[in-house]
Amino acid sequence: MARRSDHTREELEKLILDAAWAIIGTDGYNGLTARGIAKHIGYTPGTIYNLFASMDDLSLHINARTLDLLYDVLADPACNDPKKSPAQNMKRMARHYIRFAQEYRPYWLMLFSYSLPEGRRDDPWYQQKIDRLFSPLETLLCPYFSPRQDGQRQKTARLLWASVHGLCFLQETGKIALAYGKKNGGKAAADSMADMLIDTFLNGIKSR
Amino acid sequence: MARRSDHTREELEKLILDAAWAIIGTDGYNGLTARGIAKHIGYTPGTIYNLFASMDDLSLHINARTLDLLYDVLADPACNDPKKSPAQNMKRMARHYIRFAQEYRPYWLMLFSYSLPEGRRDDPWYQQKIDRLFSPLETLLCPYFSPRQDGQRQKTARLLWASVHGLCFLQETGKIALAYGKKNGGKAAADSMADMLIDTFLNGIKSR
DNA sequence: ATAATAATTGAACAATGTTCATAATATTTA
DNA sequence: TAAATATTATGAACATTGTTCAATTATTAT
Repeated sequence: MARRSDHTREELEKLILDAAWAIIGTDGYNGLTARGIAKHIGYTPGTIYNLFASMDDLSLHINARTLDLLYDVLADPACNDPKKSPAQNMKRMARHYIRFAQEYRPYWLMLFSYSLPEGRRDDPWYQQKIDRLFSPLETLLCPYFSPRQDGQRQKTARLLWASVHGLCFLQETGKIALAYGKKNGGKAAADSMADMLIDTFLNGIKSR
Repeated sequence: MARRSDHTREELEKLILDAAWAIIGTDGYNGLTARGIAKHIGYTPGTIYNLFASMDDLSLHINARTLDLLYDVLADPACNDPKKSPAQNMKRMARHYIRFAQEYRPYWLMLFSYSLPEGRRDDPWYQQKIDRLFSPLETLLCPYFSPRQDGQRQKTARLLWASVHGLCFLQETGKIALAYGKKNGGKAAADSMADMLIDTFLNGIKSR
């Protein structure tokens, strides 16, 4: 058959991405297959390749969705409350990140799993979604730097971001046990460590 | 055929792991296939399943090798030089870690890639290899904590470890650009950030 | 109506992990 | 030594995977 015009090209693209999103949520990103998506939306595998160059390309679009969601979480005004200290806001932001990784676990894992498209990853539209992830944290760091020290501030933001991500990653993948001793082996480990990191690090900045 | 007794069971096991190691070094861990290993050692795919329960099981043994190598790098006496300050030793240790991730990139990526055996990952012999990764850093932190604060010291070690790992991970996978602006986009970003992290963090501990 | 265009199909291909009856070789027993 | 037994390598088979593409069909333009 052909041109069933059940859906426009854009609708079909969204249909595919929605199906993929649902499958990942259920079966993890390893459970994502072209045939699975096709069956889910009542089409055949070949159709998917009409709209996406490859499964990797499709994965990139899924990751873009995840990045958008993550940005919304980090840019939440609750993490930039003028009535609270920068440290408090940063801690809240860190908790938001850690909670995001838990709630959207399969998507977050997919985002950071290797074996994804090396090629199109540096498309400007994708890279832009990544770069802006740091900006909420950069804003919170303003009180600690003069306007001349923009470079330092950006560097610090990326440093703190990567550190919290490292904590979160080790906890969430479970590849390396963050928890020490017997107790506190649960989800709280990364939260508590992020707090400690932020307090100590900001303390170190102030007394420089 | 059968029981060619060209090799003992142990020899064959080593033969397979060596071949797998070589293949990963060349083609990355996605290029690792049962048939590829078999061809490499002059056997057939079935043989591999005589010695390893699955490809995941085999991957776990590869990861164990990587963990051993990584431990040796972190436990290098050069990172515990009594003539140098703890900060200097820590910076060197961080650089060792970052350099390891670069030199042994495919193995290091494999170690932290998801989709690996969930089941056997918490075998004691494997978990032990992971736990000891922190001990060199714990040692370096001794001057900052009283013997009563062992828990705090361990927590701090894991925190710093995860942070450096986070820096390294983002740089090495390239998923999130650590480099800010145009220049310094190369390998030095993680090094420089690790230095800053260690200086600032230790500074924060001292003035607590 | 007829022709042109576009989209959907589904069969095909190569490659994957994994299983298992079969064949071939050691080892043990008689 | 000969036969019985235990072990192990084999390779064909199965179910999946991503991906391609000629054929088919529905829509649009003439």
